[in-house]
Amino acid sequence: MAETEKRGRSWKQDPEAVRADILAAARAEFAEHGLSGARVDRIVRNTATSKRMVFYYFGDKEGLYRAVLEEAYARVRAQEEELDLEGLAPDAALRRLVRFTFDHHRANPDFIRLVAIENVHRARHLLEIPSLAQTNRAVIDKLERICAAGIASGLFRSDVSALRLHWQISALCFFNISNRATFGTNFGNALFEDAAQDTLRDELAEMILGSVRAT
Amino acid sequence: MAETEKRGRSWKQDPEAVRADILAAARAEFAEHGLSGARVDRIVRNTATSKRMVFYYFGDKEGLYRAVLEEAYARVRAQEEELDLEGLAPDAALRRLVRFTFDHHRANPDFIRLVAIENVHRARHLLEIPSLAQTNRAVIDKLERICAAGIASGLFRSDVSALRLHWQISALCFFNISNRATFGTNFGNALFEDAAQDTLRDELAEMILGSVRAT
DNA sequence: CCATCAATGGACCACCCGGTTAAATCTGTC
DNA sequence: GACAGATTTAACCGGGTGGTCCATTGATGG
Repeated sequence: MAETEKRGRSWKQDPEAVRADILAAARAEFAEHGLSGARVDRIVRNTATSKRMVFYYFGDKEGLYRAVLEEAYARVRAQEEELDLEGLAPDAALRRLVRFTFDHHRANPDFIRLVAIENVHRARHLLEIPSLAQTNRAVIDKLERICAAGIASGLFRSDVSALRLHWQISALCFFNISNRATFGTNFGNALFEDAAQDTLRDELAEMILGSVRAT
Repeated sequence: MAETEKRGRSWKQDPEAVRADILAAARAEFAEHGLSGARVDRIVRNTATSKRMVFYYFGDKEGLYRAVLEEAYARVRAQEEELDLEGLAPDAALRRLVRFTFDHHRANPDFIRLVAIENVHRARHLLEIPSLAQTNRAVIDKLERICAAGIASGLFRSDVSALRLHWQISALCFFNISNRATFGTNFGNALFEDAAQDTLRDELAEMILGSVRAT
C-alpha cells in the first residue's frame, strides 16, 4: 500500500492492500510495545488508511493482535519449508537445522519479540489461533526423521528425543535474541558481535551434536 | 503490612511497611501484566494503603517499576550468595551451579517474567539502575573460578569461557520458564511435568558438562 | 503543649485511547 | 444507469488511567 492518494474525498477500493497495510504496521507496533503498550492510533499513523478500517477488518485491538500473531507464525512456517535436509547424514542434518534456527531467529527479532510478549500473556491468544498444530508438527517431524536415522545408523544415542531436542535448540537460539538486551546490559555485548555470534552458533551446534552422539 | 486498620480516621505512621506493602503488590502486578499492562489502581487495591502513597514514595509508575526491578535483582543476588561451591571439584561445582540455576528459576517465575518484560523494553529501565554491576560480577566470578580450576586440573578444555558458560546456563534455564506457555501450547506440556523437569535438569547439566570437558 | 514537618486518605481531574456513528463514495450487477 | 452492498472517511464519545490537591492526622522536639 503506497501513498495512493487516500486524502481528499476520492479513493479506490482495495481491501486486500488495506488489510495488509494495517497488518504490517500492527506487527511492528506490537513487536515493539507489546499488546497493552501498543497504540491503535500509532498503528494507523503508519498506515495509508484510517482508524475505522482497523476495527472494520479486525474487530478490536485484540483481534488485530491475534491476526499479527497468526501471520507471524505462518511466515516462519513458510521459511522453514525451504530448509531441505533430505539426503544429509543425521549429524549433518541436525547441524544444519541448528544453524538455520540460530540464523533465522537472528534475522527475525520481531517474531522472537512477539513470542516473548505472548508468553507474558501466558499464550492466551495463541490458544485461540487454529492452524498452528500443523506448523508445529512439521518441525517435530523433521527432527523425528533425523533422530530415527541417527539411531538406526548407530550415530545417535538410542534415547534421543525429538521433542527434547527441539526444546534445546529453541532455548539456545531464542534466548540469544530475546534476552540480548538484559544480558548485554549486565554482562557486556561481546557475545553479540557478529564474529562472536558466528562462533557461538557453531559451538551450540556442536554442543547439541555432542549431547546426542552415541558414546 | 497486615490489615492494620488503615480504615477510619485514625492510623499509625509506618513508612517502611507501607513502602514494602506497595512494592510487593507492584511486583505481582508488573510480573503479571508488564509495565504498560499494569494498573496503578489494581496495585493499590492489593494494598492496605492509598494511591497517593504510591506517588509519594515512588514518584510515578515508572519509578515504581524501576524499584520493583531493582528489588527483584537484589533478591536473586541474596539467594545466589547462599550457594556454596568451595571445596567441590570443578565438574561437581559446575553441575551444582546448573542445577541450582534451573531450580531457582523454576521457583521464581515472577523474576523471569520481569526480566522477559524488561527485555521487551530493551532493558531501558535496567540501565538506570545502579547497583547491578556488583550483582552480575559475582556470578561470573564464580564461574571463572570453576573454569580456572577445571583447566588447571586438565578436566576442562583449555578454551572454556566463563561468560559463554553463563550464557548457556542462563539460556536453558531461562527459556524453561519464560517460554513454557507457548512451547506448551505448541508442543504439549509433557516436558513440564515434575518428573520430566527433573530429568531435563540433569540432562542439561550433563550437556553443559560435556561441552566443557577435555576430550 | 505547641509548632513543624512527615505521612496519609479521599476526592478530584485532564487527557489518552479503544471503539463508534453517520454519511459519503466506490463497484459489481441486472 | 440505478440499485445494493461493500468500503472508506472524519468527527465524535465515554470510560479508564496516571497523576494531583487539599485537608487531616501522626510524630518530633524544644
